[in-house]
Amino acid sequence: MKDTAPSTRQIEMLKILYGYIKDTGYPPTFEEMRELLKVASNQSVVDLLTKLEEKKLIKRSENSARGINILPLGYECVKEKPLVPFLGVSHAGVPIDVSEIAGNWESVSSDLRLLTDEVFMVEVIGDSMINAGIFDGDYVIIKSAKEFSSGDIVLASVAGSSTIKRFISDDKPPYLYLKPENPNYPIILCTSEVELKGKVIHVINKQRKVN
Amino acid sequence: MKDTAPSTRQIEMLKILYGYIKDTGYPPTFEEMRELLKVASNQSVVDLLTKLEEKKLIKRSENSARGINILPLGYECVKEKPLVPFLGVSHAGVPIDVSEIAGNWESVSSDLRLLTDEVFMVEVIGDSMINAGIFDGDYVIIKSAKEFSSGDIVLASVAGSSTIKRFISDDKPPYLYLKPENPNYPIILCTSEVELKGKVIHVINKQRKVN
DNA sequence: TTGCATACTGTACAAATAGTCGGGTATTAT
DNA sequence: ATAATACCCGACTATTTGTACAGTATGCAA
Repeated sequence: MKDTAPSTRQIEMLKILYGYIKDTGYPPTFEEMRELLKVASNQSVVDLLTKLEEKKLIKRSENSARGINILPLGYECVKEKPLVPFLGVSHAGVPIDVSEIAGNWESVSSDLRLLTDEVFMVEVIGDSMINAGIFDGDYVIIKSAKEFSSGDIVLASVAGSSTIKRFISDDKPPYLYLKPENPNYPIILCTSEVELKGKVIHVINKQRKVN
Repeated sequence: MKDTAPSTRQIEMLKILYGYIKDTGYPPTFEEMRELLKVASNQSVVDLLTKLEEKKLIKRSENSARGINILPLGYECVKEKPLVPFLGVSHAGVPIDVSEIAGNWESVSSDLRLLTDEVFMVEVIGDSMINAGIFDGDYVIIKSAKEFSSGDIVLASVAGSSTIKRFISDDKPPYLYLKPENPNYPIILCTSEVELKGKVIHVINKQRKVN
């Protein structure tokens, strides 16, 4: 069997290789690998390297000191986890509960990606903001906030479901409300059921063809 | 004289070193250097390496096969021009010129509109950060910042062109530098020509097929 | 001249390093 | 049981590789 998944020991070896190269700038010798693996025999190293090479994780140059290269497939095996979690991955200390938003969002958005604990991205569904240049299928980047100014485009939780609207604070009735940027939609009064989650700081327009 | 400027031959040697490492992933042996230098004797290689080490351009590990490292000062001598920056992020102080970016993005796919001056997105070109999971063609979201921690992945302006690298602040030489996450690229010292613009807070990996 | 640094040739040798040979144990699947 | 596989041991050889010593030649500057 040549192309089966690498064993834990083989992954261990790969990580040793990767770490050594990262630290020193060049690959280790057999002796060094032997010590890092904590084994007594050279042959153990040879065995492991042979397996790794059979599985296309590394490439060796014969009779060449430190003649080892980690192949792209090998890098895949040791790659550290993503820098920032994606959809559905909880993030320590995050003020926004991902699962909650994802759940509440399902009628509006099909995709939510957490960026950091204060910036995230959602896909917009619907045409209530077309006059603000936000279209169905666009991605908007939200920065969570606690204070909002009149005119901000916000992500609001309205009676359990979330929506994108323009926030208006006026000194005459109806005072505080959410205003769609599409005349076909009604305004939403800011009651106790309305909670502002964050501001839209970016819009990424999907490529669209105009028919 | 130890710290005089390196001779043309020494620079030549440095380039040979740099090129070999870039190609193979590890430094050359004496024999290989001897051939690349087109000289007949091992001692010629020794002489050159000794000079380079005296001038702090490289560092050698005694009695170690291929035990050569190019030091930051050495990289300065062989550095090539722009190291895989991106698409049109000129990025003066304030917000990026939106129209300029939008223009460059047209050919890529989406339209980006900048809404604030603190968070923006660019497309990554190049493979200098593959070990951090940032690949050619990916989108990264940057949050502008003024303070940075060691280990942050940053957008830096280097001699006029922008690039994504990991920022390292160390208490031993080379102290402050930018580190690619790809052994084939050299580190970049934080000189007056390097300006840190912001932190990468998210990576959007393009869907890629592995053939 | 003299000294000095650079760059090179040539030979020899010791150390580092890769690789081999002939075993072994434990596990898993057939 | 038998085979296959992963993993290991210890001693050994062959090759690669680094280093040392002894020179030659050139340009440059005091």
